[in-house]
Amino acid sequence: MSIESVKKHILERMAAAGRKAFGQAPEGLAVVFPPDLQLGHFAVGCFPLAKPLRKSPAEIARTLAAGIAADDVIQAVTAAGPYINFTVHPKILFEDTLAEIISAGASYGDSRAGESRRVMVEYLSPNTNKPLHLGHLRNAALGISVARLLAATGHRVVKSILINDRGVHICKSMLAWQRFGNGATPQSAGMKGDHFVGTWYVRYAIESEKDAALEARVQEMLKNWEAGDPATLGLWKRMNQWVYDGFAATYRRFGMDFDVFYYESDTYKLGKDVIAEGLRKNVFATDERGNTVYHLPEAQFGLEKSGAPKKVTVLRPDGTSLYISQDIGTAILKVTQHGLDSSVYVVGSEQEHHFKCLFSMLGALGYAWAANCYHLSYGMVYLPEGKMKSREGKVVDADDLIAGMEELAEVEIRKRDPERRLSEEEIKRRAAVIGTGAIKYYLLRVRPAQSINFDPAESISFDGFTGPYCQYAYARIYGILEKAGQRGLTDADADFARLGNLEELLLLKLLIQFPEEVASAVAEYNPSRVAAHIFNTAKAFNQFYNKHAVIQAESPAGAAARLALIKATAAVLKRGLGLLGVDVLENM
RNA sequence: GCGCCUGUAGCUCAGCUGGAUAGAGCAACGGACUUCUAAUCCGUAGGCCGGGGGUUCGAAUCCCUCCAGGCGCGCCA
Repeated sequence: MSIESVKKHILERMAAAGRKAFGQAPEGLAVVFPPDLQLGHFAVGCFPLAKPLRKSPAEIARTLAAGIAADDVIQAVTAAGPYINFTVHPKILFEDTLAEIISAGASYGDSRAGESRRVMVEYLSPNTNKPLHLGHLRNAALGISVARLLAATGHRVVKSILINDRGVHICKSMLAWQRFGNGATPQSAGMKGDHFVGTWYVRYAIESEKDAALEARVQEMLKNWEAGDPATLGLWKRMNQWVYDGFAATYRRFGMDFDVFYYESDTYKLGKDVIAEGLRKNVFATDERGNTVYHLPEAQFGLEKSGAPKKVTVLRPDGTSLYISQDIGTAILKVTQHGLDSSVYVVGSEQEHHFKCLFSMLGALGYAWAANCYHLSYGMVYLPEGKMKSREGKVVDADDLIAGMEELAEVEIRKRDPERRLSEEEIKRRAAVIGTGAIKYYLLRVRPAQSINFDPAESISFDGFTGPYCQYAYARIYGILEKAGQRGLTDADADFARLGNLEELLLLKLLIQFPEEVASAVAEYNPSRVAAHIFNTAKAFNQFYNKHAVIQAESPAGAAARLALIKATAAVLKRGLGLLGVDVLENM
């Protein structure tokens, strides 16, 4: 019997009791889990009946509870204040639910809620003048997870990246390399390409302090680039390729992947046609200074102090474009190229206003899909000393952080392998799964809107509310299943009537709730829902593990039932972590 | 000045579409490995849920207001 059927059965019995006691069937009741499973397996609050029956919820609960007798589903009924608590026969509770989870396996919790709608998730948007930093990793972790969550709920997902590969900041590293590089390459310097280029960006900052004339040289270089000067373009391509080679390694290491790469050098001229058309249709206007502007609707944006509408410039008087003009063009390009129903932009909260303006304009231009666009805004990552802003020089380098975490994981792995049975390759593989998993989990366990105070000591911990903790629970289950297999034990012939202790009930409850949490996470674009739920599930398993034997259960039929329970738990842990972009290990 | 976000245990955070005694992790202290991996578990201690009003049978949750911090507010990205 499925949980839904059990709930339905409870409501039917409530209805029957209500008709008998009050002459009417109760309406609007919901079956929920009690806060403490010792109270019962399911509960119904009688609040909605108080008004129509003009009695207190507690009195109604007492009357109804007295009118419901035990049957082959319900074992016991008790009134507790305004609630009626139901205890259900364990066999009914566990049997079909565990069978369903085990048979669904990797797809448990999935749904078709997205109705195959096509959605693009854009994330990362790096600059090609320096390596990725911790802030990018938060962005990536969110993008990876949200893409997976959307796919799991029946959306067709296209992952994209917008690379800021042009502009003055790019020219700065180019100029510094040209002047001071003496033909050095990442190979000759023995550096990853993005780090190598980053050193020249830093070098520019140092040199320009001493020589104010460099600024003019950079502007000149930018002009040459825009004019298509072959030498400048050659240098630009060469240095960007170094960066891309470096980025590719980081993408791979962190599990980022993209179906579509957009380059600002391709997209920065987009939008002008649409803006011109919008001007004809009076979506845009020309202001007194010659700017093409968009008047922000008062209803959403309010007015200036003067009472004039707020506005945003979409084109300069000389016709050159701005960030938002390109974004208009790129948004439309995305939709036309990929037949999108919606777009998700994973971008920091400092750009909230920008995206509100962008979506408003797209709507005003007549694109119905604008209403489905979503800015997945996330808070800053702060360092103990201050903000994660590369301009201020204080950053945590992404590659360094990943390497550091993997090294720590490696130390722990070696500690657990005193007899040196593991190959170096296997140690590295495990270290990578644990290290990157720890980072992703650390970045995803809080709500996107919440800023993160990056505490180096806490972030490297593998204890408590962490990825490795969850991975460890999975590995433990795998160990038991493996040993059970060796002894010829399976979850067949399970007697589910033997389950039902508090630890087993809590575990089952969490397994049942997993699909709801996935649905909430998608609805809120909030992977932390899944992170928290998976942690709770791992913890519930560890509590169960410490108190009850599986293979050495009281009876073979009981062992089989517990095997089914932990098998289902493993499926949920793996799926949940997978939705966070975190892999699992069979052995840790 | 205006808008958005944040304020919950010593620290970091859940809970925010209103419901049973406000939860977790870390840190502190005390325990548990001859038995499926101790990267684990158990226990103790720790809260005017920023302040004040209001709505409600019921508020950390909704409304108003004040305080504190962050981000942003056309011709940067």
